[in-house]
Amino acid sequence: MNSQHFSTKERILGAAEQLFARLGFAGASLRQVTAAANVNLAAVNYHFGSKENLINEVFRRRLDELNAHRLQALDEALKKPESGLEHLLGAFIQPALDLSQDRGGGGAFVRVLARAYAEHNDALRKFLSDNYGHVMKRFHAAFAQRLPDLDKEELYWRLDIVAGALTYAMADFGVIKRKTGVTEQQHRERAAEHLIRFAAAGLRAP
Amino acid sequence: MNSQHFSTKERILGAAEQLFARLGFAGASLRQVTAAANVNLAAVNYHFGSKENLINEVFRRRLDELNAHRLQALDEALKKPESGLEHLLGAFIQPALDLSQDRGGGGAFVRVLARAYAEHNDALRKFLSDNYGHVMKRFHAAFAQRLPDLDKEELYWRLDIVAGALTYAMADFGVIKRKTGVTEQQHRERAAEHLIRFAAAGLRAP
DNA sequence: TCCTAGGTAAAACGAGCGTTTGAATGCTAC
DNA sequence: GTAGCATTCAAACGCTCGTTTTACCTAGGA
Repeated sequence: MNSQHFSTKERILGAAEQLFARLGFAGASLRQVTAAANVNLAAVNYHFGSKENLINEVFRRRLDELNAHRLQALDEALKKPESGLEHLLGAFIQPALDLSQDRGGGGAFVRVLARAYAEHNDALRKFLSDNYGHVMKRFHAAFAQRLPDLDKEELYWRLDIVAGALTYAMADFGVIKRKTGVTEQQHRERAAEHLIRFAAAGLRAP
Repeated sequence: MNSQHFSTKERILGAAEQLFARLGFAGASLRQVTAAANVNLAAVNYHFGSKENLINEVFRRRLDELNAHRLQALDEALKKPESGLEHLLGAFIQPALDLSQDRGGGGAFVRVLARAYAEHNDALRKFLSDNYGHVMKRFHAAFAQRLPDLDKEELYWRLDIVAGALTYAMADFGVIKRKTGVTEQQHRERAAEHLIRFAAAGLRAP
């Protein structure tokens, strides 16, 4: 069992991620979370202070690593001067794809992310903006450089559409049923290709 | 006040829509809803039977009309044989745009729709599929006819991406701050143009 | 060995939840 | 007028919520 190998904090974070993905932040109770994590109810408030803080930490645990990978992939893409939109989109999507495939419930996290997108929760938005806004700024600048003919407002619009499409599509990976004989991993990689092709064409639209 | 002109049922539906958009289905309580609607708490269970049923009725009230308009617009688009992807996309988007602009809180409803999209609530999905699945089927067929070179799987993927992008973008209309001197209506119409252009390019991607 | 600090445990707190009840209303038809 | 029905109302139901309290356990340093 998880109980043996992971600390109480880690088990709470893992269980919270799963339940937030399935039931939402308001819909999942701390009693459900602590029962799934096999820890005492009071452990959440002891280790995290409050439910809202737990929610933030669920994001921080994944996003620190995810956004580091994204920036790293962006840097590599920018080194090669011949790299096009597809490479920038890949630098954004591929780390999320890797995360969603890894052991330990990364797949649940992308669904949590989609929920956060749909929620217009101000506290959560501020937390995300404060901690990860700089990543979006860097991608925005990179796209602006590759799409010099697009005026700022148009680029803003299109990137917003792209972000929404990506977030939704990532969260829905499990829903579009894959053909038999296609592994989960092949399915996800194919999804990423489709996403990138679609988004690149949309960004290049006249 | 609303209290004068609308029935108890209508006031409950309106208040529920607003609060579901802001707080989510689990996050908004019947006490908040009935207080905002200026009706007695028990009125919800009297008129709707349960909270879950109220949620369904919030959808039905808007979607009956919205999807009727969409099918009507689709029929008109299909009459003109020279109509392209943009017209089909317009038939899908414009009615939603009109709804989001109307008096009486249609703007809140598109955000409720985005929440429903992010929720993978099985009961809600079944309700939507049962009641409005035929609309999506008709649009799917229309797109398939205009994109004969795309194989079925690829079209499936792309329409899924389009639906996600549209849903999120519609819900986010209020978030992208508009330039000064641009009316709310102009802002939304411009948004629809951007969406259609982006989606059409994405669908046509090689 | 005792002490201490960090962690866990069970139990309870008050508040709010969805739902139900039963009496009080208002309205329509006779 | 009054009977009958639909609606509204205040109150309460049992339950679950996030949080707090208090006691207990168990290393590790003095």
